[in-house]
Amino acid sequence: MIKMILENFSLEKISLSGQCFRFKKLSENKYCVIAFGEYLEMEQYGNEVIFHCSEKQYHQIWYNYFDLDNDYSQYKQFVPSTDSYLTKALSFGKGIVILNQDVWETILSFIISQQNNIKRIQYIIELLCQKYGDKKTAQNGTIYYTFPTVQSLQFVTEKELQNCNLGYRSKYIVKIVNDILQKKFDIDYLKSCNYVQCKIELMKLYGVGEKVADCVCLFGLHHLNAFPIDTHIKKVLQKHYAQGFPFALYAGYEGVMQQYLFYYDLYNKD
DNA sequence: CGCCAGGGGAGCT
DNA sequence: AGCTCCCCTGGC
Repeated sequence: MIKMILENFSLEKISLSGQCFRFKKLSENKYCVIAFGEYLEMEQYGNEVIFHCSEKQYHQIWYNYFDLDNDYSQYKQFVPSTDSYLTKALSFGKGIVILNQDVWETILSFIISQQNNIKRIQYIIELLCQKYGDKKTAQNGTIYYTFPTVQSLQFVTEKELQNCNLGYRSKYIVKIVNDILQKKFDIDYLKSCNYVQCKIELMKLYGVGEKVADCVCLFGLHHLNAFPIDTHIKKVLQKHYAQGFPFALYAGYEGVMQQYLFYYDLYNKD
């Protein structure tokens, strides 16, 4: 068990931010996530965060996963006080970080996300994990299923995937799995590319357009300059930035701003 | 019951 | 660049 004092960190907001679909709230102050084959439970009381894992695993996986090396207070320094919308969004979403997720998991997850809502995405991914992932038992006895590997999906058919309520996205998944197995697409190469190259490569995948490619760049490859534009962000940009969003002010971390704008649009009641 | 939107993208024109 | 359709579930 690891106890940390963390500023600018909120498990509650991260669990709601929609960047990871296997990050859930268990009860008041308690959360869990399944990533990189491991199950982690966490608690948060104010700035005190408890990770229920060994020190070794914390340093091997979770420290990087939660981007704890990165000080998120730096991102508000160039927001002009005249931009009241972004100022409010940053304050409202204080504690959100950009997770370092597995690339393959983000590709598959955001293919599923298209024309879908977060609750249903979570449900579909859970079905996929139960059918094609590995069944494991955590230290505390919790049974969980790991995210399916490319290998574990190599013989899957469109029809089978329909049973996971994937609809028209089934054909995308079958094709992408085959392209990766036949080495027409190389995830390791992707990891060596810069943001622009990454996006171009990802968009070669059947079913991956600009938005999904940007989500994979941001959440799976930690290119913080990727700025995914979905229906929410499009609406925000039209309504609050009719003269154009000042991307240049936030060069290198546009995607961080995107997450706060997205979260604010999704959950603020004003 | 019908209608429509939910973190889009392919395949047409 | 703009259209239509894709599958499915929940909310109104």
